[in-house]
Amino acid sequence: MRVVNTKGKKFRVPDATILRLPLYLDKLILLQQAGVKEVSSRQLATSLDIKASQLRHDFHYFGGFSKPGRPYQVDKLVPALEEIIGVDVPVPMIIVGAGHLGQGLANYRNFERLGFPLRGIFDVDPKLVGLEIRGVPIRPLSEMPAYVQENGIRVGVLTVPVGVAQDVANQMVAAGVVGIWNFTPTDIRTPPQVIVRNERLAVGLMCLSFKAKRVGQAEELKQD
Amino acid sequence: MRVVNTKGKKFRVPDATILRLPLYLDKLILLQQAGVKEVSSRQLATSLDIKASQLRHDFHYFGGFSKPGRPYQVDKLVPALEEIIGVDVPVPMIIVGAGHLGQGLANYRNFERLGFPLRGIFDVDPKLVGLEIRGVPIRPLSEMPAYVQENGIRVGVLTVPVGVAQDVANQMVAAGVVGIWNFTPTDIRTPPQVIVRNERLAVGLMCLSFKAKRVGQAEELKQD
DNA sequence: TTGGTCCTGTCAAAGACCTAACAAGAACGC
DNA sequence: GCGTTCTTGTTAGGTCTTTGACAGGACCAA
Repeated sequence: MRVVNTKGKKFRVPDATILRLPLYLDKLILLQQAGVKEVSSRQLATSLDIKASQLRHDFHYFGGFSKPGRPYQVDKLVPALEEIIGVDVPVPMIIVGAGHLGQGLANYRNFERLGFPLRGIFDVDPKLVGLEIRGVPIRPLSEMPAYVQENGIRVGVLTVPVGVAQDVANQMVAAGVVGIWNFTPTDIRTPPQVIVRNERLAVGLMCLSFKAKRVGQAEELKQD
Repeated sequence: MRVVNTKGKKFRVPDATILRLPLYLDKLILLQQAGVKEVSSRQLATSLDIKASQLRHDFHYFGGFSKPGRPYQVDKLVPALEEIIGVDVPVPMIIVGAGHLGQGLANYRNFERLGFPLRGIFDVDPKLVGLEIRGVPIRPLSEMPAYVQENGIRVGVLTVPVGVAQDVANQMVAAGVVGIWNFTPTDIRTPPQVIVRNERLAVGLMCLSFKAKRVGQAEELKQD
């Protein structure tokens, strides 16, 4: 993933850095709401449990956000990061599949706060169609393609059963979605211009298990 | 994170490898259910969109699971990985915080299939207490510590409001939980022998946005 | 003005990770 | 038996990522 920074240079931004940008933004918004005006790389880094030099290095890909001697100004940094991440303008979002997980995500208010307003929920089940979640009605899946086109939906959350995941994803792509957040435990295929992010919840749980199994053991092994 | 492999050698297993182990297991269980008996590193790797050499390298940390010339036998590989990951015996789990996300996760059947049976749900809200999700009743939070101790609960899912996250986590740790799966958008502090895994949902969404914003642009920039 | 302290941007070295390559074993057909 | 074609385990080399170090700007107090 490449970008041009503010000084006209071209950089390849490492995936590892991209993964951290949202963490920076999230923390900075919290600081902003708390009324904090300035923050140094060390303060921000330690609060995120990373090294300050890494944070500065990450910012360096984009040309830096301050100058030597002056800490970062929160009110400048927040919009700059928002623009880089792509949430400077709201990114309208839909949820496809109104099962329990879909409903749970629909209720998660944090997305709205970070620039991803929920504009629609879709399902095939007639029992669910017509229900409302936080003011957003559940519509029949058949209406999804037209709705995406008419409302300029860019991101779709995929929480349907595994068996129909690829089929529904195809419909979303055809309708014009550019990003799919895939919660189904299967891979889906899309054209290269559509970004897919797989959120494998069970993976996180198993990593936890792997490490939890080894606490105590780890101490002995570290000694040599 | 260090382990001793089957040949008596000690290795430091990279985090990146640990992250992939659950992916391997997940895919292998699918193959097993489909009746597949043997699978080569190339087949398994391409289905996961990684290089075969990487997969063999990962397995190498644990001494390897076959011998030169013979592909992996699914029925041997699955239990071996389960043992390594720590899901060879079921890991009983509770969910603390029965809000929408907590309920959504409680309804997610996949966890049970992968060795994490849900044994309890807890909340402070009297309106929620007494409800059942898939046969598991929601209990008052005050009963949580005793329940954890009596039932040998090892892993707790934290889906409470941000403000009380640290406090509830402390209670879980005191009760004997060894792993916390943190869905709150805040860091929690625990003693070193308790593993915390933060699941920042909004981070995934923002990474998606970062990449989706740059499709098209990326093509031009790749050319030099 | 001067010295001290805090800060960032920048780069080089170190470290972690991934990949290609290859030796050697197994199965099959001839 | 022999060659062909599959396979894995193993390692060396290359690539990506993190870290430490430092030059130089900003601010403050004396």
